[in-house]
Amino acid sequence: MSESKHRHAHRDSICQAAETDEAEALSAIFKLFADKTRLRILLALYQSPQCGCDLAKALGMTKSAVSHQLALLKRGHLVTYKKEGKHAIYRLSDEHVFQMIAPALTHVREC
Amino acid sequence: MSESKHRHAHRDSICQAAETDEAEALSAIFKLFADKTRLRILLALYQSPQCGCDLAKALGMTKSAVSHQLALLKRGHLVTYKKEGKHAIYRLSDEHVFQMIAPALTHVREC
DNA sequence: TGAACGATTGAACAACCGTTCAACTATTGA
DNA sequence: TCAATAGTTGAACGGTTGTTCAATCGTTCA
Repeated sequence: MSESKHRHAHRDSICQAAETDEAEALSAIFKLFADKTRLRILLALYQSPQCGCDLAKALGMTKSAVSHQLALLKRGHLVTYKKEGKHAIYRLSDEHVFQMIAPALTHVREC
Repeated sequence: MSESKHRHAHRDSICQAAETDEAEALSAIFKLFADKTRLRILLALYQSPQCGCDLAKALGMTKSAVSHQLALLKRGHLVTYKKEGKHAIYRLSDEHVFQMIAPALTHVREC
């Protein structure tokens, strides 16, 4: 109930987004989710904040590749990090990440 | 309240998605949203179902370019269509499209 | 029938993107 | 101090992708 009300409240807002500028900004966000590696990084950080080194091990990738992708995620404000000695501990920056992945997962599993 | 409960219920489900196969399928869905043109098509169809010809005019693109993108959206089960004479009327296939765009829009507007 | 229109398709091109590689900085601890 | 480890960066390579172009098919209506 409150879900459909919520959706209705956002309807005009979503329609406005069809205008070109906002569509560009929107697609930039989706691009960040549109890669297997970045998605696995986000999902790993969802389970627990961790350093780039552990991410690289967990995903079976080089530190360099992970670092490049983390830089993109940082720029898109999807992750934040703090330095702790040698390590840089990364974590998801907000709740939107879950809110975006959950419906996508539902869609995938229904197809 | 029920929102956070809902999210919690999906937590294990989301964590599972970190496994490589599902991450690939997930990223395939996000790729469909990760282009300005496709996003504008989806947003236009959200406002009202319409034929490829009208979409082309509304977006200032060739019929060919629109048709190529619609083919991708069809394959990803994001849109459906029915033939009506000369025209093919496209519409969004389900509610997930709104559910994916809304949180992305929130994120964009908060940055 | 034939012109006009909507739609689709495949090839080709340019632009974009993810990974690798090599070089580099910074911090730790022996 | 010096080796080892974590991390970043830029260039380069190869693969992917969005648009264009030309050709084609199907439907309408004059």
